[in-house]
Amino acid sequence: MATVLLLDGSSLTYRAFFALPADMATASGQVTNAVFGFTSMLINLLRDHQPDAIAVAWDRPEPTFRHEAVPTYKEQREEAPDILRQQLGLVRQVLDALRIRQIEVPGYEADDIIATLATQARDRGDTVIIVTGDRDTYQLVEDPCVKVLYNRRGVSDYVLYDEAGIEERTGVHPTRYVEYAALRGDPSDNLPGVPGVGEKTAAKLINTYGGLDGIFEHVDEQTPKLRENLAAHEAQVRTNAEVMVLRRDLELDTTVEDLTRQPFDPEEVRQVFNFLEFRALYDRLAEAVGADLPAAEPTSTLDPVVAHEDDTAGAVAALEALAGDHASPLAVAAAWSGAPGRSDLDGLALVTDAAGEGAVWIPAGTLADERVTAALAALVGDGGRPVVTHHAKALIRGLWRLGVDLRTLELDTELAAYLLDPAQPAYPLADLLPRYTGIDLGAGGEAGATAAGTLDLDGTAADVPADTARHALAAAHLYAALGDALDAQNLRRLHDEVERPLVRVLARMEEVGVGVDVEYLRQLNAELAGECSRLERAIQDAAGVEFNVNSTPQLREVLFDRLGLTPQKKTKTGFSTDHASLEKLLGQHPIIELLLRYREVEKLRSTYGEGLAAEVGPDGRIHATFNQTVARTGRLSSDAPNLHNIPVRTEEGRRFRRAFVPAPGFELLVADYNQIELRVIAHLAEDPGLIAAFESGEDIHTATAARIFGLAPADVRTEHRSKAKMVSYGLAYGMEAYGLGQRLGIPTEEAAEILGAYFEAFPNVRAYMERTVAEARERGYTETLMGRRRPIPELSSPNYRVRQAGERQAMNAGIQGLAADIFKVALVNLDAALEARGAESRLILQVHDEVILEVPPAEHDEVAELTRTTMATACELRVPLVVNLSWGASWADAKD
DNA sequence: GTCTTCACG
DNA sequence: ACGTACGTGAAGACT
Repeated sequence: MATVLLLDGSSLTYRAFFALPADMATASGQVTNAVFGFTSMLINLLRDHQPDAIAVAWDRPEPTFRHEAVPTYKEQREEAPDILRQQLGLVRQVLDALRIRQIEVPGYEADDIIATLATQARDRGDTVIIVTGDRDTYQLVEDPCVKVLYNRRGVSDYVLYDEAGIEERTGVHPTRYVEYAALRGDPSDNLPGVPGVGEKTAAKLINTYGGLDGIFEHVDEQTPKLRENLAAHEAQVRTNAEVMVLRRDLELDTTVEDLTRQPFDPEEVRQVFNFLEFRALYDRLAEAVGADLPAAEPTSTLDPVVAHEDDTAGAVAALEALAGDHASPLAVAAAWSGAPGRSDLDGLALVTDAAGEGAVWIPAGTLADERVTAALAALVGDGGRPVVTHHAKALIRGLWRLGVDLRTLELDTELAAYLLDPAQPAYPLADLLPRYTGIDLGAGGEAGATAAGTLDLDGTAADVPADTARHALAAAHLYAALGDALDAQNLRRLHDEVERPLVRVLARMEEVGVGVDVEYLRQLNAELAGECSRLERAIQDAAGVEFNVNSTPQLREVLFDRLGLTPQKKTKTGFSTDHASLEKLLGQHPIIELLLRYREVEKLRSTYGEGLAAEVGPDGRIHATFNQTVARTGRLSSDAPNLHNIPVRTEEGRRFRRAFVPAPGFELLVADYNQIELRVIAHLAEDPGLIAAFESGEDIHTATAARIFGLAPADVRTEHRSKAKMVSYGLAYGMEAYGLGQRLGIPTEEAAEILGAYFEAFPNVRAYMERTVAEARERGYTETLMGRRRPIPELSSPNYRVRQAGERQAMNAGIQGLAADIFKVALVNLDAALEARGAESRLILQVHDEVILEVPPAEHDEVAELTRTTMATACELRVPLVVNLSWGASWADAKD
């Protein structure tokens, strides 16, 4: 007696897709959540049931005989999302590789195929297990031969039904299931049942009267309401019953005999699983089928043979040998004495190509020799060998310190990985290498984790030369794979023309740093510290208890328990004490005013006073890091310290900008884009009203307010303008009426009216937002004008809230992303223009849409003009890009 | 390491 | 009925 497994491929793949996050993807960007889920289910089935025969049945896209009988059949059903459909071919590949028969018949559903095969198998006396997420097959259950393994949800929540099981679940015997379902109706097939008849009533009626005929013969015995409903819907129910019966007599060119499991080609299976990056599944498959499968991947790890060049002559000879014509770029990795890019090099590893046997290691001591740096400069300076490296910005800075200017960067593996998938929290080589090449990095952690020569107290000191060489070799291996992936996703231009040249620009800004008036910062700090402690005492007096004012839990207790104030809103862990909540309590207790003031001053003191002072280097300047691979929209970020959030909105906070000063003999030039995100919206949406407003050159918020409120621009009052401004800003974030109302302090209804008026005045903006979300949902990612991608798996989440958040991200990504792209182009072009003129002026800071330069007086006019023109022409939009310039002796007093 | 709060575009 | 504006980084408290 054979065990036959019959799977409904369509329904199981559908379940798998919605059960797993759609951010699961291969290195080349192919989403695999549905294939993964289905394959995982399949392996579990093979393991748990060890079937003798197995088949997978598929629905067909064209209409079936059921559509002919009932024109509205399945009419409401949404089409499968694109990112699911893209995966069906991969599921088929998996099944083909495993030699599992797949059957589909035009005009019929997977269930009909299953019914036909199950009936044949039953007649042979086989044991049939039907695996599906579709309840229609309940009618096929028959002791002792046919059971249904029903997938309730997800990939592992199954229940196995025999006749008793079906009766327990539905209340009726499988032979009566169709009539029961016909009464109850099936919303997912768009087959309405009898109103007021749910599962319980349907089962009761069936069991009392033995079936539909009996029920309709005895409608008189029902309550008036039910009687009326039954009578009115008899035709519908009869049709339902007809349509719901599964066809057991399809003419298939496959018989049960043909479903007997066949041996598969292990190498083919390995290749398919390897392509899909299903390493763990592959191991589980091997276990489930008890077969000796070939190793999942070449188990190779990188193990370079390292030549230590500790003397000048050897190092120079080695570097000269690396120069010249080679098919592949030179791979370079650095070891650091401290933070990469911010400290000195401990040594360099160089590998000529991925196949190369040898790696060259040159320690810091040898690198210090002029003859060595000269050889290095010849190797990677202008006209030198193309270089592939990971995190080039740090390497560039390290080499500058040796007097070597790396001019031949070909590919930055970190940057490439970021462009391919900007959602990763980080891009360590140890992750990228197996992901994109299937090779393991091998022993050792990050190069330079332990400085060479450090005492090895706990026996874990890394072999720095070997680890660094491993990293160089990893970059060499990744070069081709990442390059192919960039090409496949049209990201090559973005990498080559924007991101790669930007690396040097950012490296220069980090290296130059920004001047700080340390004495001024110290005074400011002392003043703030004094006010903080005065306020702290006053708050404790007002509370009547000593507590840590910085502790949210303690403050909660004081405000809401001890003082009995009314909580305004909740956070995950308790009542909120944030600014908005405290503000609502103003006037109820004197402590509130003190707290608001304390928070303000304490923030300035700790984050900016203490924080900035701690980052001033020995040269009296701050050298922040500008991260190019962090923000998911394509923006830059800044840390250690973050120079993107220096206070500006209050006069008091703005005082910190006084501390940022030019080098002696220079002035600061601040250039920022006027309304770049709104201009980007106008361009992308092609909204005539918004474009006209920008072309007119008048104040955009006034112009917008005039159109929203139907006023002449001269009649626009401050309130109108600020409301219009808030709408415009909120727009780029997908804000709704509720949020607008909150921020404007007006009722949601009034906010909804304003929002409605906005979209009426600028109808293309709404259309753009809707188009953007729809496109992102189709493709699974958004794309900016310059091709920058951002996957948004949230868009196919079953959770409404998550999905909505995804929609807002999708709306914002194209806008913030394009603004970021434009800004990056401007930075690259501006830096190049300054260099081309041999200007002394230099970029020192950037803040999303603002760039700050140090300019010697002699270059004042020239650089102002150059900056304005370069920024304004970074990208041609349907609206002009307007640049504001201002000058000053500090960041604070840069004014026109 | 997570949570809350708050600074910026 | 539910939640409600995108993207960052830092400090401080608490687990």
